[in-house]
Amino acid sequence: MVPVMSESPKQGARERILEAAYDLFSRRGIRDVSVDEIISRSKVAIATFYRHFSSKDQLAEAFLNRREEVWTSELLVAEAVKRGAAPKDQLLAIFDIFDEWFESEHFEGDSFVKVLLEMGPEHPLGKASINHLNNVRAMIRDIAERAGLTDLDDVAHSLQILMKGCIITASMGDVGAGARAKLMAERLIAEHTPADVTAAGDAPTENALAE
Amino acid sequence: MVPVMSESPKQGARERILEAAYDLFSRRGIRDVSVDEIISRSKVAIATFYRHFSSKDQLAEAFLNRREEVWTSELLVAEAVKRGAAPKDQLLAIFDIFDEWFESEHFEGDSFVKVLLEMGPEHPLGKASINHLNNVRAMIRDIAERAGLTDLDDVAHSLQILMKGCIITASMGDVGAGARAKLMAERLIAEHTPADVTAAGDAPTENALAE
DNA sequence: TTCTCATGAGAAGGAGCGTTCTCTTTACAT
DNA sequence: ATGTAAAGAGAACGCTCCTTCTCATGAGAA
Repeated sequence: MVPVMSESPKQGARERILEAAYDLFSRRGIRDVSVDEIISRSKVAIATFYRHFSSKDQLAEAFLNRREEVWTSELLVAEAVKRGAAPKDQLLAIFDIFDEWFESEHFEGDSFVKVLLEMGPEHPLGKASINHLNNVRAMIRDIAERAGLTDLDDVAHSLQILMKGCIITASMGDVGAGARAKLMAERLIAEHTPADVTAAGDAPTENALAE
Repeated sequence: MVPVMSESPKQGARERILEAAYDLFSRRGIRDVSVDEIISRSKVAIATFYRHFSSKDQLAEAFLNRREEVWTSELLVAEAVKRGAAPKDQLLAIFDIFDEWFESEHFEGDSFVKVLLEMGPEHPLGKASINHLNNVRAMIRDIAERAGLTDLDDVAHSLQILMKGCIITASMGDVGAGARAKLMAERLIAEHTPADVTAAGDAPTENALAE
């Protein structure tokens, strides 16, 4: 029935649409991209488009979901975990990843923030964006918890201020935004590291059973 | 010739247009607001509109200029200077002002950031927004200079990260964003306060020649 | 009053957009 | 070969939007 389309050059229509939408939406937002542009990029007939997605907004919703999978989970969180040995280093690695992202050719800014500001917090897509942004913060909070920090909610919210702030200022041309935010993150983390009774160590009541 | 229209209930057409545009643009961005909506709000004929502004984009440009006058200069910087005795307190007062702004009924978010993300950095309005954002940072830098802080450019950029970051997260619903950013700003300022030879300093090998 | 100029009211042009519809073509399963 | 379901091509509808144009109204200056 359904043709096998792993990742061959000729993909299924739905996948081609989603890829084109990902490219265009992440760079330019939702409103600035027309359905015509998406179907011509994905080489799909207009009727085929509406057979797979009931509306442009629903495609935008699918885009936001994929954005969380691809960008938040794989490119950011998984990469940060891979780079840092200790959870604290993982949190700081986020800003290194940002720095490289800022300098790369396809720095498109924060899609969730862009869509939220574009559509407003009442629009379904704005609400969806807030949801995704909350998910990002939840993942950050998880790492902070593994790092043994105090006031987890506060730390997660504060780190998100630094993350969003440096993405915005990078969009305005601040090339040092990532490094600056990282410094502030280091101070934040130090401030929320519980005092250690034992000595020059860091974490309390060392977790003997690592991993 | 020109009728005297100070601030009476019946203002000139141009002023009425600008006021309506300020209200609508600052809350919803540029694209989401139609010319029809502006003229009906300002009770002006469509022909009158185009006699005063050659295009919607030019009105948007005038809006951004007014936004800097009214919001950045008067509501933010002047208010911060009024609240703080010492320049350092003035810098921190910014986040108190933000906090009250977040809770007020007309928290519309950062217009410059909104327009920048909406139009992109290549569009004239996006470029204008970046200009205004740079002006904001310049004003912050001035206060930091009067506070005698070190690394003025770095401090100004870092404070802007905190400002933009907490505005964004406040837009997503973080009610404590202002307080959190203020705490990080305090740490930042402390870190850039030149060591005082007279007292219990903290940093190592302090740069004696501050400023 | 008469002249002048800003404003008002509204129609219309011209373009773009999201969406629906009809008809044809392709490709695979039986 | 035949049947079936997906995909392609393209026209068209209805709507919104920015902008221009025409003509009437009103208030102040001479």
